[in-house]
Amino acid sequence: MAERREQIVAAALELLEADGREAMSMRGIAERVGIRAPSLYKHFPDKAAVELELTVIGLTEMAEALEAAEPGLLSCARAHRSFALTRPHLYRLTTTDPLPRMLPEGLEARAAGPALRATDGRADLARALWAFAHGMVMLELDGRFPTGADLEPAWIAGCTAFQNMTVKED
Amino acid sequence: MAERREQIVAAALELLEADGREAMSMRGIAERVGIRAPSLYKHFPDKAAVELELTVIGLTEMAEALEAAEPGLLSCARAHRSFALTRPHLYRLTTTDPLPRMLPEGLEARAAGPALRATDGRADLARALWAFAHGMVMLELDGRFPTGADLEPAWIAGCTAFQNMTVKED
DNA sequence: TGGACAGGCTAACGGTGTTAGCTTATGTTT
DNA sequence: AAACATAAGCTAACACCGTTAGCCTGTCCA
Repeated sequence: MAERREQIVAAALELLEADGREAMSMRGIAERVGIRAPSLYKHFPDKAAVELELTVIGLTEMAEALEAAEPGLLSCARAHRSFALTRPHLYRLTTTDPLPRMLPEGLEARAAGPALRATDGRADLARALWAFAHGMVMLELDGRFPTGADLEPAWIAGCTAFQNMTVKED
Repeated sequence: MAERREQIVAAALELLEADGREAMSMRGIAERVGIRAPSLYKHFPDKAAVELELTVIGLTEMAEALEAAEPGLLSCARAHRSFALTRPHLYRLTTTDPLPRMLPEGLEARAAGPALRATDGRADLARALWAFAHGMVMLELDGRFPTGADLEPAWIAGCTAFQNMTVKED
């Protein structure tokens, strides 16, 4: 039972990462598992419940990636970007969803931890930094920057701006 | 002919703003115009073409909102947020799409103008600022901040950080 | 008078998430 | 051992989606 659930989540993740969110259909997931779509509902109440599992995975791995980064605001931002560009579909799903309030206890806090640390525990700065990184990544993923634009200066400018804040008002 | 096109776009916009993107179906648009869905294809090649018109509207009105803001980085950011919260579905569509490259000449540049002006013409800073504002707005729209959290300090912190950059390296 | 064409229509295709209802195997209880 | 409960599969179907094919009717121009 629990094993089937994991198979289903694994199949969904594969489809998501391979071909994006709209390729992740219930029928597609079922086929990959070797059953028919309606049988999925013996294990999950609906598709959103499957996606919630993916959100948990994405948030967890994102947190791990950020925690593995060297200390410092710029490294944290780079890790953020690197994760998002490496696994764009998972990042989008994780990040862009209505955010169901049924996440495992402390997961959100864990994912937010590195940003908080990078800003010396200042919550408002941490949120601003997170928003900056998230915005940069989303705009890049959505192709909103001029094609071929070098985004490195923008990342550095932003990180420097926030960095200055942490040393300034200490 | 052109009139019908405008009716269709108007109907699509109404549906979008009233009930969100998934409420904006071709059949729903058609019903609002008083015709059947297949007839829409006499005026637009596909749904994406209708959405492109909405993107143009959204981008234009966004630009107007930003241009109407008082000069200064914080005012610009506030105008950005205000627009997005007032018309969340339009903002999402405008902003989150693959961004077709068939926009009217100069529209993108116009929308980006205010941010550029607020950062004294520094492109990298303007992009970083834009990303910050966009990230803040998207996280808020997606309910990613703790419910009831006061976001004002985060906006001020971010804007101050970028503001400091413009006076510093002058 | 005829022809072109714009702009409506219905019917239909293949896709989506999902539900109802049936079957079958497993395992537990009497 | 017999009976029943449950888990977990199945097919058929529903209502929706974007979209296409093909038909019909009115208007306008040669």
